[in-house]
Amino acid sequence: MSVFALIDCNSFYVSCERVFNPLMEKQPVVVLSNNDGCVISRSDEAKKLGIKVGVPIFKIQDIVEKNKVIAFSSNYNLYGDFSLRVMASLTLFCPNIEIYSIDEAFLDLSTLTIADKTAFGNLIKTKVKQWTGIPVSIGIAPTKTLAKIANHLAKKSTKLNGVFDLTNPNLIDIALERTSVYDVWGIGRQYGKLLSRANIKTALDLKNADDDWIRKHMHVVGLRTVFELRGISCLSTKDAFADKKGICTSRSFGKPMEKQEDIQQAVATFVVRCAEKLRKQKSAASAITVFIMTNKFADGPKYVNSKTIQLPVATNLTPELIKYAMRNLKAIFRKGYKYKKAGIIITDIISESNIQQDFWDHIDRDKNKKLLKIIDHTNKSLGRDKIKFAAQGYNKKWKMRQEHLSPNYTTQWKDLLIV
DNA sequence: TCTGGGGTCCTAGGACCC
DNA sequence: TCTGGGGTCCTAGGACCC
Repeated sequence: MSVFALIDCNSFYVSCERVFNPLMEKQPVVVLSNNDGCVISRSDEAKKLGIKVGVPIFKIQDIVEKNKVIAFSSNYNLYGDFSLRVMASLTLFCPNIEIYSIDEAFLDLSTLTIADKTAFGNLIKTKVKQWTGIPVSIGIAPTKTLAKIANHLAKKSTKLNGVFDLTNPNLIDIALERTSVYDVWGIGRQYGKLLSRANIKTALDLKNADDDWIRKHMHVVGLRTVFELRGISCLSTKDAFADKKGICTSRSFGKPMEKQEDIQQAVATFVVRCAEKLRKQKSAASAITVFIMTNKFADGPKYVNSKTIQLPVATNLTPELIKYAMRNLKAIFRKGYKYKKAGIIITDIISESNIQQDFWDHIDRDKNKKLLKIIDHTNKSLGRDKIKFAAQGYNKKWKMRQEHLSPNYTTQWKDLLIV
């Protein structure tokens, strides 16, 4: 029988911020999205105040002030580094690991002999906290979907103390009955509504649902979820380092931008980021999309547009990609709008070693490749954008609002904590 | 004043082939 | 009543995840 453990960090971003600020342990803390827009991570104290995930911070200003809620800007350098530490710790307990997201990982325990799974979970929990400072919750079950539910219950229950072993078949139906169908992994808003209308309200109802009905309305993906609830494992462990099939870099601007020149600089910077990611996984792309949009919430004229171009030769060379992106931007840019967001999407990704040459290609790709290798290396050791492309400009007018940014305690010498 | 930024997988349907 | 029967490839759109 298969056995999976899902390890999920509790309020991950908030927990990262708290590691170096232990005085905040009992205080309500939230972390904001890019541009200090929405709440994306909350401490238990903040959850108790009724602060919902996704709510724009300016809409809850009174709650924040009245309860002295501490807010942080997103610091992905910090969270990324803590994530690496947590995942490295988990690998010591089970090498068969799937890193599912920045704060979650599945361990495939099927081949391990573990007498007491709850004790094993508690050991992991204690050691990860001791080594990294991050609190985690653990759910153990025969399938990934059940492990998710076990994890959810472990988080909610005070009795379980953060670890729940749901491999006992007698417990499964009881657990499913207490789980809303909306809380099942793979059931989002739309399917949740659909199932509710069909009087399928709990995870147990879903487990006992009619296969043909599920197949018809939710296709094979939905049926897989149902099978998983029945203890039949349909989702195997995936390779966490598989190459990405699409790469996107986009940002909202700190303030609305009107001039084409300013947006060009932002877009060029997004291309630089995309190309870096592309080269990192040793891939090349054959299509590039540029999109721009005005603020969808504000009054005033609105405009959204995008353009995709197919490249004659798949590439990961930044200068070439910038050239195509600028051409696309020029085609869709309209004067007289206040732009709020722009982005680059790179698709049709293939391996660098499989690039099909073009007989009439006039770019010296070897020379460019050598140059970019040096630039990547320099920027990696000296800091992002130490060497940058002229198209990126110098005065980052579009820069994000980040008014509550914490130091990079673990990745910058100058931010090292002094005790 | 202020509303995030990444991803994946699947299906239906159209265009085409013999 | 009957209208051939197999395929492939591509794209848009919809669902989901964190």
